[in-house]
Amino acid sequence: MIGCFYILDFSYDVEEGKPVIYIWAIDKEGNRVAVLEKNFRPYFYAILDDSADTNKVAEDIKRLSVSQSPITSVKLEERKYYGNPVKVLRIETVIPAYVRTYRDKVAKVRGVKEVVEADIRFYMRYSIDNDLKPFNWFKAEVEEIQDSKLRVKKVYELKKIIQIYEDKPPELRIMAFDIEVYNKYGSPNPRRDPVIIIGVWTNNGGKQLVMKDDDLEIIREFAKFVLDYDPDIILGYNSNGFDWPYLLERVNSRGVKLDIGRKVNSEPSQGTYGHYSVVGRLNVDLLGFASSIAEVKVKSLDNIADYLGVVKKTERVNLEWYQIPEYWSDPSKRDILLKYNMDDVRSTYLLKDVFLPFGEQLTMITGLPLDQLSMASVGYRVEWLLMREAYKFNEIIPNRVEREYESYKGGLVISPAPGIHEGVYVLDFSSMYPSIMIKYNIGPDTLVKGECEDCWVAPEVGHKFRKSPDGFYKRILQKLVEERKAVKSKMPTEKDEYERRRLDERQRALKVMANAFYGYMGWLGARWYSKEGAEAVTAWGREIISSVAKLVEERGFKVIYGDTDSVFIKGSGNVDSLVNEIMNKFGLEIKIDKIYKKIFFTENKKRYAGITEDGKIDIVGFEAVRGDWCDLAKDLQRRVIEKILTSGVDEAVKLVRDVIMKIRRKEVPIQDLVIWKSLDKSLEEYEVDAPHVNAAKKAMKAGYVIFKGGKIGYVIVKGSGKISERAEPYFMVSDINRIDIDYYIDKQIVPSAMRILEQFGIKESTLKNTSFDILNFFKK
DNA sequence: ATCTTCCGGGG
DNA sequence: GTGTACGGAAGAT
Repeated sequence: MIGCFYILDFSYDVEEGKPVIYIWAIDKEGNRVAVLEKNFRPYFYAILDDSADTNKVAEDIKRLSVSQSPITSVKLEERKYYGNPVKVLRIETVIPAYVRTYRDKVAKVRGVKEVVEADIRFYMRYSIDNDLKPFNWFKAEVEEIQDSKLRVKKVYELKKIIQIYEDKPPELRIMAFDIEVYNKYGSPNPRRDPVIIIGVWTNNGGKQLVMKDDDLEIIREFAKFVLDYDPDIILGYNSNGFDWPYLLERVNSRGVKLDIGRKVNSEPSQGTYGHYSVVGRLNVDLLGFASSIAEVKVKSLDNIADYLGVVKKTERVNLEWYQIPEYWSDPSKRDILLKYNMDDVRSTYLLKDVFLPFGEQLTMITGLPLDQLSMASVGYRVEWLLMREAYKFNEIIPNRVEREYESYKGGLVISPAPGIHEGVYVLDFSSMYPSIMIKYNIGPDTLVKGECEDCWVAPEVGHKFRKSPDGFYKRILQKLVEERKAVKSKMPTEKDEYERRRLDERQRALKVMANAFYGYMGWLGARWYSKEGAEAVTAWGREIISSVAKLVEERGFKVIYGDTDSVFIKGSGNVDSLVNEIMNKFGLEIKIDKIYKKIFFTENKKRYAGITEDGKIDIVGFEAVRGDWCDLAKDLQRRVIEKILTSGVDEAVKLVRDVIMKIRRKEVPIQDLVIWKSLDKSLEEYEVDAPHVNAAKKAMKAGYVIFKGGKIGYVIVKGSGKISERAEPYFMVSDINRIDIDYYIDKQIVPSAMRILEQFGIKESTLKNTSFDILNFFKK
């Protein structure tokens, strides 16, 4: 029969000594199905020495065959390696794990120069070779089979792929979840501390499972809920880092399995570090997408949801994690905790509208399934796209090579003019680096060392790149740019709003991918690494941005700051015509990215804060909100920035002095002075006695159990000796008189305020010397 | 300054 | 599962 299937994910198993690839999919009728490919076999290549006797090498390789997974074929092929034709032997076996065994042995055979493509995950190999990408449809000849182990409506065996195409996706079932655990004094231990609440959210709204006597009951209920609702996508926030491992250890330590996959008896299993895969479903950790939002420094769920306007902080219950036991144990407060959990899981669910349409497009471009894509760094995303393209170009995928870090000169940063400026325009070349890579045909395969007749020569560094034929990067980048152009031209005429949104996400994803190529090329882990290429890109970039700065000044504007591909300018001329002139002169897309009503710079590069016309404050580069500063200092820095932009320096100084006076008068709750740090090792493993390590040791001595991976909150108390010796767990200090006020003033409040105020000529002593305020007091 | 260790999100 | 993050900043030297 013929069927059409929308691909969700791939997995594989070895059954009766043979690999079976599972294509988890949805059919035209909306049934969840599995399409099984039983005939695909793992393989890899051996690149031969020019002088090698092909037949002899092939015979030698065949002789390595073992009966558990025999070498089934060794075939000569013509392929390309960095653009040059090479002879390779394609070596095929049966069981994927044996590729590893054979690759080491084959590498030692005489006449073999290098073994390649032996480190590509089996089901991805299948996906690349057949151009099957998740979130695409394929039409195929299939035969229905029975398999009671699979929790899907129908199971098919794949006979022949007829066509792969893009079409509207089916409605996906999406579920978000979030657990709360009991965590009195420090980090929760899954062998001891129960899961007290499990919140889930689907398009039917929220549901909460609350522990009564034994949390095993609610975890079982949760597993049953998953199987009943049968989600295609399971959303969490840091679920790979916390919820999954916690749930798993919680049940496994009591001999129970968390059986929630689309295959019977399949638990979520740890894949590449930190990623949990649920068979047949896409387990997506939205933190992976949130990490790319540079504007939000602390990527907590509430911060991200607030920033994206999904759930505002003012519209939700805000609790700190250490308040959980208190709100759980106190019957009058428990409802607030339940609401807190619902707000978290609702936020997670609603974030899907922001992240999934974009993730869907990235998956369609890279072919990386959404669950892996959410965790993969930008480099891996780019690389999957490159690997797919390489296959189409008959190019061999180079191996990963261990490389020594070599620094090279980056983008040009024009030193800021410190102080406050008004009416500042930010002009931004949004695609400068990919444009340079295309224009100058940059890449490892086009680099010419030595004499070159017809090459582009990079300024400053002198690297040469041949003008033709087009290199690997250039060809792919051009495809991305052209597709983006086509998508953008389709958008205005698209009537369907949903479809228009998809097109917009597509063009954005294409741009993001293209912009990531430069970073990829200079990433030490890149298969297609080219230090010379990356160095040349920044060199051409510096040339462009300094020419632009010169032109801007010639037109009567003042350049206040510039970084890599942007210039901050002010002046009374016509900015729009300036933008047009730059665009024509340099042949690059440039736009007015932002207009700041007020902005201030410190002497440091990459650090400024500004307020736009609509009153939005951007804080860039300041460590305003790091987790390891106490709340008092974090809050103060943010308020100092706001005051400077809205009222002026004097008001900001007054604010700091007020806070210092307050703490001197001990009018600050201890809670605001707690510094939180994570313990990433067990206590014995630490070689230095850092404050948080000491505090944790004291807590242990007092009978509290502190575990690796948890957070410890401490305060610094008065006394003699090193600071680290005076760190005490916050819950062991209830008397504010024990607090070392000077430490907080000198190491927390003043430094965080001075990061801003030193630019305005304020001295530390001005902030700290609050005694003469008594005079002011009497004046009033 | 340069090298090494720590950290993130979650509860 | 054909494998084992990563990039930046604080702390140490």
